[in-house]
Amino acid sequence: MSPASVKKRISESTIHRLSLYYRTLSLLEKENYETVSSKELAKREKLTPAQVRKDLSFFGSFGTRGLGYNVNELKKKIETILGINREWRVALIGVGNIGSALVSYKEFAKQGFDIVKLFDNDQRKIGSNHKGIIVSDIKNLEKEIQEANISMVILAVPATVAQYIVDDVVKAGVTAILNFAPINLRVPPYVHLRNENMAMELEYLSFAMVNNHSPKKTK
Amino acid sequence: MSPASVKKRISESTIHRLSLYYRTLSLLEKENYETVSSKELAKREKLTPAQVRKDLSFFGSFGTRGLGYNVNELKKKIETILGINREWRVALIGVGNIGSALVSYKEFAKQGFDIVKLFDNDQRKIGSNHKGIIVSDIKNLEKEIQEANISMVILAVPATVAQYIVDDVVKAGVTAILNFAPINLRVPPYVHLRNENMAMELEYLSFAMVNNHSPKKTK
DNA sequence: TACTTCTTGTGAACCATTTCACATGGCTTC
DNA sequence: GAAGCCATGTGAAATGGTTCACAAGAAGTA
Repeated sequence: MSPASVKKRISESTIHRLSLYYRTLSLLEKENYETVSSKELAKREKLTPAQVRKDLSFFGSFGTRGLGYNVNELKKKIETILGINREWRVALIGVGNIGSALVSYKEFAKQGFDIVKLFDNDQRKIGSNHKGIIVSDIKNLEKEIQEANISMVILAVPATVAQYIVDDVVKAGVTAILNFAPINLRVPPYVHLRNENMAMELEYLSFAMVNNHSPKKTK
Repeated sequence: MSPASVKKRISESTIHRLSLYYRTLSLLEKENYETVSSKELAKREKLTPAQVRKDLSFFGSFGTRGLGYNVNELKKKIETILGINREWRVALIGVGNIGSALVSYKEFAKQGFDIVKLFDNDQRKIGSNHKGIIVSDIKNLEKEIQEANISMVILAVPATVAQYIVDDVVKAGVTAILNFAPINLRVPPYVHLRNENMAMELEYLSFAMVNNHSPKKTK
């Protein structure tokens, strides 16, 4: 009834929940479930069944009345919606603490995010090997990003240099950036920027404890 | 007009924005700003001035009409609201890729989150030193957490074992958990649980690119 | 085929959050 | 001390997101 072609503004929360559904569907698949109801899916995510159905309904009708959703089929649908049914060539910039942890982060690879390039400005790191990838000199950023056909960048550099690197990365034609530096970056309107701020969630916990905020959802 | 004592349900987004304001105020302080208006604050966070004022108004009136907010004073107010004006004794469980990156993550320490204990189950890691902290055997989890007076736990272990550890941690009396494992954990209702899912933001970027979703806010 | 059971898909109702708009009050200048 | 300016704090309006409730479709049973 509401085909994917119909442009409707989808909320950020809906997309985030699709990620959750995807993860749970992968699990259900491993547990050899054939089908799953919105009720069961909701239970696992601590959401309401109506929420699950509404989220999915923005993109089409994937279920069977009386039966539920076919696990494998729904998983594939969500992969398509999220755009993770393909390979994304990703460059990771900054091979420090966070950066080197991310190189080996399995969830990225599982979902089609292939880190194929590493960059740093530290001479001691340049040339070194992380999980089979040689760290490149950030001096060659623009050229190498274009040659390697990179479309996404993960930024794990100090806040002080993040903006300069973003400017270069944008010049190189990258249009999606995941930023781990605790700073507000400026990008042109056509570039997608997301910030990952790990302190934020600890701060939320702190607030919740101090205020006896009854925990409800976990994002 | 609306003192902090009045219990009102504060939205998750408001708390997250307070974190953003806090970070920006720290920066403004370094740049020697005396005062800041909601307009300026909003500009830096890509929000509206009304949003900033409304967020703050839930907790009191901290500004001066015609002038704006005193940077240092507002920063302190937010510290108090978020509960980061004190020290939190934190244990980090799982000294793998992510775990060891987090030990050195400066933002945590800056905001009063003191990682004072490390745990792992890997004999090769137990006894080793990370940033001055000796890794403990997870076998002694409950006892050591209580002795060290830990109130928060950061969980950076594989998904397969996360639930068992959470159960132990809860038994030890911990009531705040930040989970990096890609799994839905069960905790009693009085325990605060937050999940950090780094793949989620990449998935959002992927979705945005595939759907030409015009970027608006970055969380 | 008729009946029961189950669960989807979705307008409509409800609730939460954001934005608007303006009265209020502090500060500065004359 | 009056006037002008500026930016807060906040009800009210507008927007956006979630939940309700039910019609309708599929599968199984007799």
